Amino acid sequence: MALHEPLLHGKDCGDCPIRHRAVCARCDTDELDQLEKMKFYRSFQAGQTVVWSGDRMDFVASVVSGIATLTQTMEDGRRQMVGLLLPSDFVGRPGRAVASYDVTAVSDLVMCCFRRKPFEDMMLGTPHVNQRLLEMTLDELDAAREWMLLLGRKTAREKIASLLAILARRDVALRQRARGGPLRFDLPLTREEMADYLGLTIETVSRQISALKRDGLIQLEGTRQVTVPDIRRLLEETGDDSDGGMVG
Amino acid sequence: MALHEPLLHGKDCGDCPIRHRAVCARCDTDELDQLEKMKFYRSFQAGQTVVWSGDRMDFVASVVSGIATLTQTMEDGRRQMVGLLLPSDFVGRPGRAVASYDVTAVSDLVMCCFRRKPFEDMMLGTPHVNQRLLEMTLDELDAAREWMLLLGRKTAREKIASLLAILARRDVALRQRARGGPLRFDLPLTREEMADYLGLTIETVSRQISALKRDGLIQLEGTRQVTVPDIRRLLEETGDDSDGGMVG
DNA sequence: CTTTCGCCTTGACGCAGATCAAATTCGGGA
DNA sequence: TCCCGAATTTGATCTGCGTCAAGGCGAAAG
Repeated sequence: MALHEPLLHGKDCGDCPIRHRAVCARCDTDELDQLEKMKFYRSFQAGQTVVWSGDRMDFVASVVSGIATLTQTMEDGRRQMVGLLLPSDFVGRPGRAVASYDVTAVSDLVMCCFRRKPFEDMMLGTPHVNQRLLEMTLDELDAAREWMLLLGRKTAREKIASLLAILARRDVALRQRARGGPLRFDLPLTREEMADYLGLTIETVSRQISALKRDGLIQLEGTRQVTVPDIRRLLEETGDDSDGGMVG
Repeated sequence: MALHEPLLHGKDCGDCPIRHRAVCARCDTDELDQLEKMKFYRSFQAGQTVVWSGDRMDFVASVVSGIATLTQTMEDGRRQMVGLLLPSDFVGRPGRAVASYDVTAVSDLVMCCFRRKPFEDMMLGTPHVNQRLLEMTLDELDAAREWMLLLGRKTAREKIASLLAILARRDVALRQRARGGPLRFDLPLTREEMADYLGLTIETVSRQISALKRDGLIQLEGTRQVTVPDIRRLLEETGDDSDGGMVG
């Protein structure tokens, strides 16, 4: 019921989930009904491919739960992740019938899909969906550019620290946990996926994680659960100058 | 007069330059007059900085002529180019008052600027400007992702070949030259700028260009003018599987 | 309990590209 | 024309990360 919320609401409207639509000025019942009619859900298991690059793709979608990745692959198998899709992220491109990237479910995944053609038709008449989409795309572009700096100029250690910081930040946002104390979260990605994200090999990822552990910047329980005793010290390793909103 | 054309017209409308607006269904005289009122031109010399990251930026703009770059810089001076702005490209982000990147003129540059606030106000009422902007942003996002693959997974030689291919493609488009024959164009970037684009050092850029020359894939007159005797052979060095529309 | 199969870690070694250090060339002004 | 500073090339060397090759560990199945 609340599942196209991320698409319909911008930052201004964050406190108005769709179930309160009767009281939200930006929620037009007509549009919601239209969206309601053209939407359908699809579920995927961890590891499953949603679409292959080059496949026909007749829908656009919003991630409801779980994590997916966008990756590009070269002929010889070299792979680069170019997008990490978290709940509320948008997938697909209005006006394009063919997927440009492989979309893969990293965890169990639910997506809320809208048939592309009717969605595009509706967009013509509903400027604020359009506007919201522009806003989201600009955010993605900023993220992509941050990522380019990471890929082009950061060391392996900085790359790992940056990724951990991103995942930690996501976890903080998710749980709305108090800032400042030690931070514990699960890595949603395998070492290989981290390597594809960072433009490294599995071995280098593993070695750098071990190094951060050795240096006391993180602790590991098993292979996935990370504890960050002092987020500031980790952030110092990222090479970024800001704290990325982690320290308040 | 024809200078906000790239902003107002999508691909569908390519054959309708603004000077024919009387006959173009998508050209609304009202909007054009509005844009006309809020626009102004700014010129920059090669090397001049347009805005620094973090500066207040009260306009959005469209590149009229010349080339500009978007770059990010780390505290210790490492730099990564994250955008290459060619004529018709859009600069600035509606809804954001502060620049996220350094914008620098690489050649002499003319930009057509629109004051941000009135531009945003107008966007609310003119969905097709909004839509065009979304389209352009999605194209930029695709380009950024292509670039991420280059930065994360390509070798130095592949990076150089890819950049030359991009510049060659641009030149072909610019002059609408016949495909197939030898190709000659000027590098708009210094070796340092190429290095910042590719995530390499100046020395590696220079060495790889020398290697391509030695292997007969390119010829150089002076340091800037490149001749590509056979574009196919160059494209084979990029690591990409498609010909990128260069060979017809 | 043991086996098996992914996933992860660790070690040894090699190499692509970075770094440091000179030349050399180019382009613009006197 | 020559001169000068900046851009580029080239060489020598170094090093961070990739590659190759064993193991280790933990979860699920037998």
